Amino acid sequence: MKLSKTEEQLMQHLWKLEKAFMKDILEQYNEPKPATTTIATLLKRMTDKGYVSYATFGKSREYYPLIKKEDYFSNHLNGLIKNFFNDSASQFASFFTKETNLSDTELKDLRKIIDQQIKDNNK
Amino acid sequence: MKLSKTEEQLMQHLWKLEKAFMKDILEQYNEPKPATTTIATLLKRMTDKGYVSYATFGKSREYYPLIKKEDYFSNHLNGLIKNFFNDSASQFASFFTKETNLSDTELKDLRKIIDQQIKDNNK
DNA sequence: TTTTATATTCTACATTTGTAGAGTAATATT
DNA sequence: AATATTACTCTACAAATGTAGAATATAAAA
Repeated sequence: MKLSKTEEQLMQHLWKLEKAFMKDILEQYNEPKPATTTIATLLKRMTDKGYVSYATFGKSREYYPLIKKEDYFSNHLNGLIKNFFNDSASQFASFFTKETNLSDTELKDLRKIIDQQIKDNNK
Repeated sequence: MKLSKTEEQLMQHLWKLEKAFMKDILEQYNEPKPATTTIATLLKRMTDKGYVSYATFGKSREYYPLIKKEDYFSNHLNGLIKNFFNDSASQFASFFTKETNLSDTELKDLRKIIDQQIKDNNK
């Protein structure tokens, strides 16, 4: 099952912290911070969904993500690509470079990465 | 207000058809097709949200999207990038080229696009 | 014109999501 | 030890979402 928007946000914090107690998580939020119970509810739901686990330390818990950000994102992206670009990553790529205003440096960096990729592919 | 998942799917069909009557829309769905009323509900919600409009033709309506797929997608993508890559498109690009398995040809095409972009930027 | 297929509106309802209070247990502070 | 703080569970509830039946109007087919 997928994460909802707010759950995803919480995930971001967990990915950043790697592992965190309730108070660490709360710290990550900007004013107006959500109620502790709200976070607790989200954490429980995320645990149920299989995205989060925790280690019990005395009375409280240290939460940590069960999925790597990269993996989660990969799926996400694949869904997007499938939906919007007939499952064609290259079509997406082309759209992407046109629509996102990358600076010259960024574009050159990107080209470098691509060249590297081509090289790797042929190895 | 954003579109939900199913609404987004319906949008895809509208984008593809450009304009469509109820029956054209239903045709787009695979078995098991949703009930007509389900589509009707979605269309109404989407109309309320400002994504869809229609022309009345006698008894029924020809629906059409009010937003271009590209624009809608652009926002979408920007959200993603913001969330997952600290608002850095280039960071995203790099992730993208690494994670998506583009073929050699696709990569070369992409490089071509990038070169073109660089050229355009400096014009 | 009687029957049938279609489109639309209204109503409904279960599930998911966003948010948090009340209650309780454990821990830290005075 | 008495009190305040913190984390957690349970319960709740409004809004959004997914899905569709009932009723109605209308147009198409027989």
